[in-house]
Amino acid sequence: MQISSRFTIGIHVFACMEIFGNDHKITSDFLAASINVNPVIIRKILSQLKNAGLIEVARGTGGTKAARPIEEITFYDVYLAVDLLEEGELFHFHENPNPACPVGKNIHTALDDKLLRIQGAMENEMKKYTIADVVKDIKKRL
Amino acid sequence: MQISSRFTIGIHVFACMEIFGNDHKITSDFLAASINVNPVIIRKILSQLKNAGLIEVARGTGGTKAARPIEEITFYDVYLAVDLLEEGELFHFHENPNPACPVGKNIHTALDDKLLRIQGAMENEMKKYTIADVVKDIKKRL
DNA sequence: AGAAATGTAATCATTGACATTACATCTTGA
DNA sequence: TCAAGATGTAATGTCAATGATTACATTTCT
Repeated sequence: MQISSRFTIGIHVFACMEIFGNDHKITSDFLAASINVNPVIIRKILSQLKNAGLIEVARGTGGTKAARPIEEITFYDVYLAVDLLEEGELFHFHENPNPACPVGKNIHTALDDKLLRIQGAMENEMKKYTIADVVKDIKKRL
Repeated sequence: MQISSRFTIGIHVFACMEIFGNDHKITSDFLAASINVNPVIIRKILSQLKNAGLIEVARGTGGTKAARPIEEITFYDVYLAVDLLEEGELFHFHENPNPACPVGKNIHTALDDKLLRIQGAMENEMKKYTIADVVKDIKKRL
């Protein structure tokens, strides 16, 4: 299964805020036009980013901006905010291995540390990239 | 989104083959009893593992065994076999960013290298663990 | 031939993603 | 103060994937 497009949309949102923030008010309609998804989807994602403390959204008047310098917002921050995993676990374990079977009884504990390490490797790599890196790459291409 | 339980089931299958292979014929019904899922699901996963060249399945007579020494079968092999990703990409990119927007036009190329590195970090960690490691851990607990 | 398996198609329930409509609520400016 | 422009969010709908289940054709060995 793939990681939801909410993640790349979240990055896209920050890139727009940084690149257009001085000239435009960054509304959900504005973002929806650049990202090309429904504005309600954007508002849902903005809500998740806001709950994670990554952005500030102005009610009534409208518009949104980053709550911290974009050098300090990593891919992992965005991932955590928008792609909430059940109990934070990347791997979906089969639910009811047979406890009467020597393998079924022990498979979970035998696997857990390894699965955590794999998940950790991905998350650590995610922490290496910030919104600022993406914005820099986009500006290089303008 | 989580990685499908087919992955942990696939590992479980190998563990059963190794631990019970001398005493039992490893049929889909036998595996289904230990894993506690429907035998047809098991047969589907066995079919994927077979197509990947990881196991051999006996038609008619029944039973399955690893096609290679389990020291040489990594988590990544199993993952690739059972959790086929669309074009092999872990991240689902939003499909149609606006090409008339400077950000929309460039977001994909600005992100791709970083997303590949993140996916690569996960896959590399997966390559570090083999079925033999799991079997060893299970035997330790018996 | 018959028993025991695998291979696979068909159907179903459930879940999550994303789209869309609708409307309540908030804020500010005229 | 009220109308315009936004956000917040509930309700519905479509689509795809997972996993359960039934059914049956096919294969192999005895």
